Amino acid sequence: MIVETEAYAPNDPASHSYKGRTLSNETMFGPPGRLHVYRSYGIHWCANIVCGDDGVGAAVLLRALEPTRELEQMQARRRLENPRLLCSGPGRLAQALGLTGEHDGLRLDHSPFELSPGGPVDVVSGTRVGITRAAERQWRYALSGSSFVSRPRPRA
DNA sequence: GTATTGATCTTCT
DNA sequence: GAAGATCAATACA
Repeated sequence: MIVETEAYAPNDPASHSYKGRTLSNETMFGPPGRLHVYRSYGIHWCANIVCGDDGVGAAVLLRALEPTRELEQMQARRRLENPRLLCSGPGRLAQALGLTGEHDGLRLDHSPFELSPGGPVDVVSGTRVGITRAAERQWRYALSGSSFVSRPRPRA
């Protein structure tokens, strides 16, 4: 279950799409409904859902999941015992799901992916994490009270 | 509890 | 040559 995301828009200095298309952010420019995976700090993979139309360059970064099934698979991939840490962060999440650059550009409405709507939830917004530009935009969204978000209690 | 640091790749200056 | 949408172990208070 997705418990935390961040928005990245076109004309957003913090977005990878801000300074034009490159080889690795190409899929951010659409079409929407696909997965964008990029390498972070040389050693991690981070997963986005592309949500802008063709040529726009907008996406939602998946920051944290609450693992509800396949726990053993995730642990096997991550070699980490604490289930709290399994998916609480973009790099962890991608590793737990086995996402790599190979999955960049794949459609989320086709196997092996499956997205389902959840019930109504309480969402709080806060400042985005780990960026230096446009950091004041409150574009981070998390489930209120969830203990699986990557940082405790985003400021509402 | 907060602070520091190594791992290591792509793009930008 | 440096910074970046990071993680986790280690060091210190």
